[in-house]
Amino acid sequence: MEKEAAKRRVEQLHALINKYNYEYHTLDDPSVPDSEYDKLMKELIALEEEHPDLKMPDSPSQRVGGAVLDAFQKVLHKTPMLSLGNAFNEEDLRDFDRRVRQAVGDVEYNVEFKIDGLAVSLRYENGVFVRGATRGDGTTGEDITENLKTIRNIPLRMKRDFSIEVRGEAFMPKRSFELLNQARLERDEEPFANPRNAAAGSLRQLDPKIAAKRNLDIFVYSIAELDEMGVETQSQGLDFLDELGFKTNHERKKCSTIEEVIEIVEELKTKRADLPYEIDGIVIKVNSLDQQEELGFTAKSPRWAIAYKFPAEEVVTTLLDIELSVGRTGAVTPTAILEPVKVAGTTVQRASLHNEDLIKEKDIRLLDKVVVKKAGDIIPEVVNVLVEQRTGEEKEFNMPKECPECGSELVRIEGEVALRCINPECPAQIREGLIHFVSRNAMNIDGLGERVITQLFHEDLVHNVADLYKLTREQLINLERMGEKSTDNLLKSIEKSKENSLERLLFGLGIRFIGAKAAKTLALHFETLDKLKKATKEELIEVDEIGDKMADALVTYFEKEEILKLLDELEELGVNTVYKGPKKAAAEASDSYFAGKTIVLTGKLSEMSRNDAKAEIEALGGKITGSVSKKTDLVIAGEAAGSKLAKAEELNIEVWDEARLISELKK
DNA sequence: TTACCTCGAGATCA
DNA sequence: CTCGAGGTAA
Repeated sequence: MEKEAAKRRVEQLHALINKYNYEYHTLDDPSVPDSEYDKLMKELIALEEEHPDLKMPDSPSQRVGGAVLDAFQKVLHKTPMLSLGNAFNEEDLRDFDRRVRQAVGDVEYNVEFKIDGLAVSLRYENGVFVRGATRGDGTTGEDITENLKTIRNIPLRMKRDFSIEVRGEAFMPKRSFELLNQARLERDEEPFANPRNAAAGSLRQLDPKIAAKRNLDIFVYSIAELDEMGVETQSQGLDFLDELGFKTNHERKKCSTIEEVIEIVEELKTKRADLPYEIDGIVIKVNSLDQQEELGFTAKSPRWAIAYKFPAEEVVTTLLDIELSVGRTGAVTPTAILEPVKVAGTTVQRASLHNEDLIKEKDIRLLDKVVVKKAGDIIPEVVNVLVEQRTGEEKEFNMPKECPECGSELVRIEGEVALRCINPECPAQIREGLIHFVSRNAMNIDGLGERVITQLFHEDLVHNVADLYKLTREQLINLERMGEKSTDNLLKSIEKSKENSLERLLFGLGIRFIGAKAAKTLALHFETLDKLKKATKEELIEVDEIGDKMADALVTYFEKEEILKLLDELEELGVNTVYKGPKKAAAEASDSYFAGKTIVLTGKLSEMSRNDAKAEIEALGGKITGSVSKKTDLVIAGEAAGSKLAKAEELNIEVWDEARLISELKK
């Protein structure tokens, strides 16, 4: 076909296919038979093959699955993808309502289904879908764009040319799940355990053609930058998403009191079994975006929303045994070994019993019939014992007096529930310590998992973390299941870990009370391991967020002769001991007006987005916090600022409008 | 805690 | 081809 004609036809095909697709999948109201759709799609693919330059990034042909990837890339979320707080009963809902009303006064709620799938974010640039990602740890997820493109309800081009990030829940409808498993059984393949796992598995395929065949679906529920879209409430936001061509869930209701919310929750609950997709709860959101903003966030979730979780399924099984394991800190933890049983879509055979007290309190005995559920639908838990079903065969369980790994006496430190092995030479502790050292948030040494560490330890090749850096190619290649490739990869990642910034090393050392967060704080403050080693308790306590306990633990740790020797050894082996992250640097030293000040943003900004304002102020050394207190130095009030402005006036805190902020930022 | 995908190792067969 | 480790998700 001649070029110009081909181009026109391709454009026409885009429009037609997109229209039919939208009608079929999003509106559920097709105007042409499937065969027509298939015919057009075939024609489009053929044309694109003939004229590759006509293949647009938003071409509907991508629905059938693009190129095979060799790995998923990391994606940084523009705004973090947080999880929601949970409510398990009416009481929790009323508490939530009380907290909300205390902070912002009268509210309206929007009640929505909580779809049981995987959270994804979808990035659009100038109206075109450019990147889709999993939630990951909330900050960084995986790029699954190609797989998401195969979901027909995700518009490849929105109806308006915005650049936005929307959030939604990808899932597999119950019907698709059943058909898929039926087909798998016929092909003698293992069926998937439940629709959620099937959906997650499909989206983690490197070949998008497989994902394309899985009939996934999505409900979209938010835009990260809603306030910049002229939308004022969550429910308007959902309508707006509909207008943009997304599929939202239409089972949603606005409520003005918590009693009404509870009523709606009860009503929605009854629909659960009849829905064509699985839900694991109901989400209640403060409807007004201004009020949402005012409520803000805790460290891990928004204060303006809560997820009502359905009561967890409970199942009876037999407790076969209690297994003991010794952790990195020497704590001995009992784990229940259960007769395998299906709970909430998966098979459960182990459940942590946490400590001796819990076993005593619930009077758990070996061979007891126990009730098991999955707390938060993930972690298995022994709820209680069916005492009335005892046969007399059951045996009481007593924690051992000696460490199951090294035989030394276990102690129970006052005020603690855990029994501890305090032998510093205990092999279990050393092994666990090594595993922790190489783990992802610590030194992040790829290819060095639990199994390899255990082998190295047993082969007497590694006794402490410094030994890891002395391993040779010959030693590694002779291990079980280690070939050329694995060995080279491992050596490379060990080498790479030498360059890690100080906080990773600090966290990896496993000093008591020093988690990832404290390690970062210390690294940032002291900058070198040397300075930290020499810090006195007083100096440590002075650091923000480092308290008495952490300071003591650090001092005790760095007093030990063998520890100092180990650290010197690491340094000699080439392990970096200085902080490499972004410096608080420029910020605090900056002579900007904002430097060192604690600032609160409230109300709607019109010229710049809240995120940009935050970033710019922080770059100049200001600290943005969520609520006004007497520690606040300055409040920036946009339009329609609410209680935070009132509070600022009450406390006599300086208040600026947006114009003043912008002029100061320009300096 | 379990399920799923991907990879490399090593066994087995050609 | 099967196994198991490692990573990720809820």
